[in-house]
Amino acid sequence: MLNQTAIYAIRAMGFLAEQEEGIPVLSSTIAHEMEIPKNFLSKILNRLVQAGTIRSIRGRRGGFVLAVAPSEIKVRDVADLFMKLNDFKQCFLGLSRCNGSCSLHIRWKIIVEQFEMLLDETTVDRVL
Amino acid sequence: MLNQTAIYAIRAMGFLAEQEEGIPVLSSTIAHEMEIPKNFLSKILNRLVQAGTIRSIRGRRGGFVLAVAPSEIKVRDVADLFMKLNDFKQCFLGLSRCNGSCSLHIRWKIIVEQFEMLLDETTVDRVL
DNA sequence: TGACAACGTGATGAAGATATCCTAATTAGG
DNA sequence: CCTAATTAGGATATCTTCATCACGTTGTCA
Repeated sequence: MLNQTAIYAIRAMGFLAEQEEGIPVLSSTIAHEMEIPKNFLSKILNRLVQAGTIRSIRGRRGGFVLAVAPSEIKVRDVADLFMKLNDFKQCFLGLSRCNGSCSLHIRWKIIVEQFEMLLDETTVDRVL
Repeated sequence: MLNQTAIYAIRAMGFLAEQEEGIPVLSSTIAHEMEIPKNFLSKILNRLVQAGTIRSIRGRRGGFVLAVAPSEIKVRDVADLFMKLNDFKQCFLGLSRCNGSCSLHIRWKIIVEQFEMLLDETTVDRVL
């Protein structure tokens, strides 16, 4: 459903949300605690920095901290950086001809809506 | 959610379910009508033959026919041949430590259950 | 019986997602 | 000012999924 990269990102954000506010967390710590390949996590954190979701402190004693209160960061916002969630909204069978009339469509739509609600209503202080 | 191969397979089964019973349908016809790459479909149909879901008739005048009544074939049975649906049942975040206690878990589980019901309750005569 | 229409199948390729490696750039602290 | 700790980022490798190609096999029908 979510791709591996988005899952890693959400795990990392969940971990940061648990830490004492304002104290930089090492990427290696996040990697170890959240079971994420170290170097790969580095790229993910980078992306989150670009997006303004977290801040990085470079050099010795550096690390990462949240840029906003964790209760303000939706899981969806994080996931959106790493995948195209909108693809789920299409016809279940991906048929171009389907105008919403294929019988799987309605039930599928409801499920997708619930999934989107889950992503929208959950903030990163509530994921672990 | 479903991978492309499973989607193609379900489309193909849906098409076969619509055809007059007992008359072989060309793979090229299925490919054209259901927007599936011709050669790739060939592998998919093969797999369905192996699984006993459809029968193939070789040689001139050949093609494919359902091996069972379409109302007996669940979408899930088809999908199962091409992907591991069970993976969805795991923790939303894929954490090995998660024993079902992470807060996303409960809501996620409900969504997965609805999805599985959709797959279990829909037969291939009802997909298009 | 031979040509042609079909399915069967292994080899190969392309693309994206995931993961690793290595070196730079930065900064705290001795 | 030097060194160690740390993030930044390009290059590359690996894996999986999706797709194509080429050729083999089978069976019908003229």
